Amino acid sequence: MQDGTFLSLDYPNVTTSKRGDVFARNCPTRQLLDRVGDKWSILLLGMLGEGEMRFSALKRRVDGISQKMLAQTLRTLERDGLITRHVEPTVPVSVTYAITPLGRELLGALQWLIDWAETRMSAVAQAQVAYDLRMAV
Amino acid sequence: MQDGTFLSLDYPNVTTSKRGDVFARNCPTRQLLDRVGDKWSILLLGMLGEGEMRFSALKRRVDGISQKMLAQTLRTLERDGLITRHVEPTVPVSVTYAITPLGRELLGALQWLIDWAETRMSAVAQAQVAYDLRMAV
DNA sequence: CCATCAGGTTTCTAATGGAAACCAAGTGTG
DNA sequence: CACACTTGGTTTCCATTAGAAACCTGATGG
Repeated sequence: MQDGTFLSLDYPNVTTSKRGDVFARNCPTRQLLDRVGDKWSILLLGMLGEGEMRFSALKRRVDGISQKMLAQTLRTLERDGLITRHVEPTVPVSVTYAITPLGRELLGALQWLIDWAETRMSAVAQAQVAYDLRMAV
Repeated sequence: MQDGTFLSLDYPNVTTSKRGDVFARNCPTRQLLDRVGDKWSILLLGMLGEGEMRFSALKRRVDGISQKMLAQTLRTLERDGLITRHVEPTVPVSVTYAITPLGRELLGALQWLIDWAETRMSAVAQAQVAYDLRMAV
């Protein structure tokens, strides 16, 4: 990875940018981060990776998510083609969400992140303690 | 990935949790997402992955970051042991940030995400257009 | 004596997130 | 008939956060 390939200074009014301009506003990675860079998107995608699930089940099982953020995030994920929404006209209506192949691809890429967290977050916690001690002097 | 291993309902007052409880508040992945789940952390880590860099250089090259968020995010990353901060007592003072081995590990895991974005964000964009057309009817 | 540099911090405002209330449609209950 | 209850949301309101811009520090050159 060299300087000129991974970076760019100004990158105005571009919707498709060449590989590697990760720090410019309109590069694919920035678009991804602006969209699913939040924890609820990632957690919901992970959840639906286990199998389709209804709104209320998602709400129960993704610890701490508000109904508003759940609805909002699901709609964004659906719009992005990462999940599908299926309405069954029962009474009361039941709505099922499922991951798409595209979503599953993304989840695959996220799995490395999850694995890293599982094994290395303890090191991060340690680093925090050390930092706080240094700064408390 | 099965139901009981990846999930958990309530997970109160736990700082170390067993592998896989990705949706509980105190699992490692949630901790990671709460911390470096924001785009600035990821972008700065990616930037410093290319080599050490000074505050002003980071500000110039990470498109759109404010000075406040830059300072704030760098301090969090330093506290987490993902980057280091070195002050050279020149005049004016020059401060250099560099990635740590731990940070580089995390960056490695993030690379899969970046790669996915580079190749598949166009599919996401397409899905958006299709969704907006469906909904406009 | 003032402007300039890097590397921040402070201040103020705009946008966002979360909690809780509300809603719609249909069904069961007294 | 009136009322409560279900799911899957939306709305409202308030607290937190992000961002823009001004300010600060300390030495140095004009």
